[in-house]
Amino acid sequence: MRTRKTGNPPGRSRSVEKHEAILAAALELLATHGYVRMTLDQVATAAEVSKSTIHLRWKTKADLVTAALAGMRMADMPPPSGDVRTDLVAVLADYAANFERVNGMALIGTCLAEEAHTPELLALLRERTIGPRRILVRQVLEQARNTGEIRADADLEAAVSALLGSFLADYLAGRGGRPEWAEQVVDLTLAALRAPGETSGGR
Amino acid sequence: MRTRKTGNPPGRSRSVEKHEAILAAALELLATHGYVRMTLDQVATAAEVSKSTIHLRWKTKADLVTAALAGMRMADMPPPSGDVRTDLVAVLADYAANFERVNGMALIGTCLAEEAHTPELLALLRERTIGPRRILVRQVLEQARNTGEIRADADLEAAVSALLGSFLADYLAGRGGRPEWAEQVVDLTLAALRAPGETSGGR
Amino acid sequence: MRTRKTGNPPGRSRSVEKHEAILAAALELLATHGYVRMTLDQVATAAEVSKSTIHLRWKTKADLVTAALAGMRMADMPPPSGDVRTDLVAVLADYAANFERVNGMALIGTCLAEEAHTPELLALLRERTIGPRRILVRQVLEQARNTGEIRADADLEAAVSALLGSFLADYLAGRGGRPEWAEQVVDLTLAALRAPGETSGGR
Amino acid sequence: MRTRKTGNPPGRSRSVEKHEAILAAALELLATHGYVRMTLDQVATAAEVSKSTIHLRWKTKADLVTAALAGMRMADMPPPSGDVRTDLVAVLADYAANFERVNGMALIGTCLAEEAHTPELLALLRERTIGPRRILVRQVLEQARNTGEIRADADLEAAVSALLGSFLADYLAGRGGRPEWAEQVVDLTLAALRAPGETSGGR
DNA sequence: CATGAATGAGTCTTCATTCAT
DNA sequence: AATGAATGAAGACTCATTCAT
Repeated sequence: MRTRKTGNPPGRSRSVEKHEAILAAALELLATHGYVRMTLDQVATAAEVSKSTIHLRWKTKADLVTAALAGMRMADMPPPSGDVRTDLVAVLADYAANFERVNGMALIGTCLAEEAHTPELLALLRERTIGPRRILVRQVLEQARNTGEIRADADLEAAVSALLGSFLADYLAGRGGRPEWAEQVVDLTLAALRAPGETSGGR
Repeated sequence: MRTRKTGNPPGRSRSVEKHEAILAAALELLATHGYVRMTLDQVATAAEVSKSTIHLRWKTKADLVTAALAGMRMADMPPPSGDVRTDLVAVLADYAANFERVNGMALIGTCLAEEAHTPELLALLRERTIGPRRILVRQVLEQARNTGEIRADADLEAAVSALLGSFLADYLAGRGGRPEWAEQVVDLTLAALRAPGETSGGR
Repeated sequence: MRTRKTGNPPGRSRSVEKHEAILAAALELLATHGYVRMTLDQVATAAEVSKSTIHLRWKTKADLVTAALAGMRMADMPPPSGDVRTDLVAVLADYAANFERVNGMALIGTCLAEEAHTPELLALLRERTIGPRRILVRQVLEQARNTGEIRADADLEAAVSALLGSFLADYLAGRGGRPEWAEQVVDLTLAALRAPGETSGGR
Repeated sequence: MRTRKTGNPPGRSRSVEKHEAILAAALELLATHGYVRMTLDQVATAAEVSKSTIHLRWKTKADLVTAALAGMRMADMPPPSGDVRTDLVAVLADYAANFERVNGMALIGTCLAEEAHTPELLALLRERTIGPRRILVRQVLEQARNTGEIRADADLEAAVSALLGSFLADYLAGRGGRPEWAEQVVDLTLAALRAPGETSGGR
């Protein structure tokens, strides 16, 4: 006879390991195969679980994928130094590294492709990965603005988009994976942000 | 024995309208549904053609989609003025407009998502739309460099990536569709390209 | 930690009835329609099962048919008497009866027709039905040879082929189904096997 | 201006070469692929003709195959000697050779498999190949009976079936292609036909 | 809770046949 | 007469989801 801590629900409780194994498998397969091509069978096999076990926790495939995306975190924060350039390069390098690790481009592709059909995916991706990353970059820029290193009236959001977008554009153009990339955009952007003010308008 | 003038080929000839209707339908459905979700049935229905007619011209679904992508052209060239800023903004605005017209983001998403499975898609997209567009932007920048409006040692490719990538980053961040966008990036980038030279390194 | 008696495997277990119904339906349809014409839809309907259930157990149509053929058995063994003639006639009559029961000629036809494309079929047919039947006939002959009823140097395999082949030739010639058939070949063959020895050569 | 022999129908007349090329291609493909697997496209390609040309002459696939089968002839007659054994062996050897040449076993298989669906095929095969071959064998036996070489009351049809069927049985058992085959059955059968009379009945 | 069986809807592809040139 | 285009009807196989144990 086993004692049971009071308050626990009766019956066997859902294994947390399985739960996480499923989510991890789903995320990985989502990135490598895309939403439609990823099958629940694959997830079940990869997570060493039966298909029914998946349905026990998430009603539909979309639910599962949503949960997997929601559980995603940008892994490691880069160490904050004090120098704008150094920090920006570090953040971007980490961004690129993270991207490769999770097959981010394919993940983004899937969420974009599914936007019309399952908009939650893109929304979640924004909330969990894209947004946080933008904030990180922005914080570095704000600090630099506070120290006066860059112009006070600089359009920080535009700068963030240029910095991060540059990565995307390079990938799409087939020139992704260049290690100099981070330094080059940072230098370009910083040059703009330090330049004497004519941000809007003036030719 | 009479020789015959090499006239019309024998038999009925393929309907050009159908051909184009199929490709158009495929492209549209590709953008709205993605590669895997797009079905030949849908294409056939949209093009008012039988499924077999499609298979008569393209052996497989991948072939059809490839052909549709290959036939795609960025529509209208923006009129070349002489002013860098004006021209850049025009090119970018046109870029954005084209993107919306063909649901470009979803198209890119599909091609990215399929990269592992059907790499031709992304390759074609690069060749037909992304590449040409980069060239267009680059040409404007080169001309400006020739007239001395921007620094001679400027990294033009990086600038192109920043300009075009900014659009992508904005879209991904959920801040796409802002009309001021083009002007803002152009100003940012030009500021950098005009700034006195310290392209690499130095704070 | 409790060990569990290795009892029933988890989950629902496969319905044996369905399994057998599918195989039976497949075999029947194979004989009546031939391999290519037989459709999984027909099998599913005849077995009162969904098509997917079939695919759950056999990966492909060829697998199913192979299994059906492999599961086939020549039904009833004729009771062994001691008299060669009686026994041979009995074996052959049973052979013919079995043939009719399972539509053997069509089955053989299908397997022959598919030989180039799916050689397993003919191989299985040989192993499961043709081979065993030959052995049966041969055993009767061997016993007769042991008792000296037929010549010691008789070519038993040739005799077997003559006996069984006669059935095939008759069928092909459109003279199948004659009840006297068995007795006639047996008499013919026995006459040869009893005749004084000039097996090979001599005019 | 070309003169035209009077009485010819106007317009281009159907090419006899094409007609025959089609039939030949159909027959060959029928033997190698079977009725259902043989496609009109294959026939058209093999005969270097368009599919429509085929339909111009034969309304349906079954019609074409029927015609092809009807046009089939057993090729070369073996030279008639006077000796029973020699002649029988010759006829059988030729039979086997012909069989191999036209892939006869597969052809028979196809016709058997299609019997329920297109009985004409088997009927034609009987009429054009099986029947004539039986007659050939029978004639040799009859002559031998006339010369008294074999018993007067011998059951010739049974003998024919044993002789020809033996080939089939061997093939089915996987022991086809043995060169000694013909001599062995002939000896076996002749032994029976020469044996003192107890053809029917008696143990 | 966990598993495996069972299923219905759907997808690409093939092919005999009919049309238009 | 001859050709190639166009088509409708099928068929094998896949997959998310629901059942039964």
